[in-house]
Amino acid sequence: MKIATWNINGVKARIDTLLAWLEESKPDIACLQEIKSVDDAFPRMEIEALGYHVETHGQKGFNGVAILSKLRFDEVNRGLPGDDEDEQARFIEGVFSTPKGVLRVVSLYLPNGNPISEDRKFGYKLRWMDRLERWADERLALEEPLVLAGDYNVIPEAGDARNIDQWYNDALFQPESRQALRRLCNLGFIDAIRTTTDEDGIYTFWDYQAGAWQKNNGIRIDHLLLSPEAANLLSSTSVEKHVRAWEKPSDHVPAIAELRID
DNA sequence: ATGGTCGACACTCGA
Repeated sequence: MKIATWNINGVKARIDTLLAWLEESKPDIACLQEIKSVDDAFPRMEIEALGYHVETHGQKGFNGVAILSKLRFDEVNRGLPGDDEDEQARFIEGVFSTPKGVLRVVSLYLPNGNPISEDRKFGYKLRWMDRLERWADERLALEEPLVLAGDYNVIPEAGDARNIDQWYNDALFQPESRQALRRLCNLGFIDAIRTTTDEDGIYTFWDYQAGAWQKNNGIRIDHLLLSPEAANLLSSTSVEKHVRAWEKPSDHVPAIAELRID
């Protein structure tokens, strides 16, 4: 069971790239972020033609998440609980039946949080992370395989950036952001991609600006957090870095966890 | 030190 997460940075601008990637990588479940589309405008037909079920939680202009799955959805939940005023589309959960029992997969797009001087940005990020921690704690009590996949907009450690010096004043590497991610992990999740190795570093995002890709000036901010029951099924992880070199690339690349589920 | 690049959308914001 191949589970992928990819911030696609606009599904309408990226549909050809998305279809090419689905045909090449063949994930069983793909979590997308930043679809930047309302549900009605999501290009579902082309994706369904490749054998995927499609569930979206979109909004106009920005944000928006989706899950594509070769398995039928038993249940879909949209929106992160804990704040009825929050209108931003950043969270969707799918529930599936597998030969190993139930599987829960979340596609999440955690707030960027910049600039850190603005409460409506950085404060919102930290409050969102607090809500995520509370939600995850409840779900862990179910003791089921659960994958929290997405763009977390948090650099866990200094080694998760090529040039950490340029991130010290950024919301992605603030002590509060990193601590909130650690608190979430310490509930009992494992950061699947963390175990991946590459002599050039493991990054999932390279900015479009200043030749970041050409200089391999990347950061690791897309994560798959696995509950203990999911971690026990983990067989391999990878980051599909080559996708960043394609025509009209997203600034993120797919990150993958494979679970031993037939 | 500065500006550099994208996508969506509507003359600017979010990243």
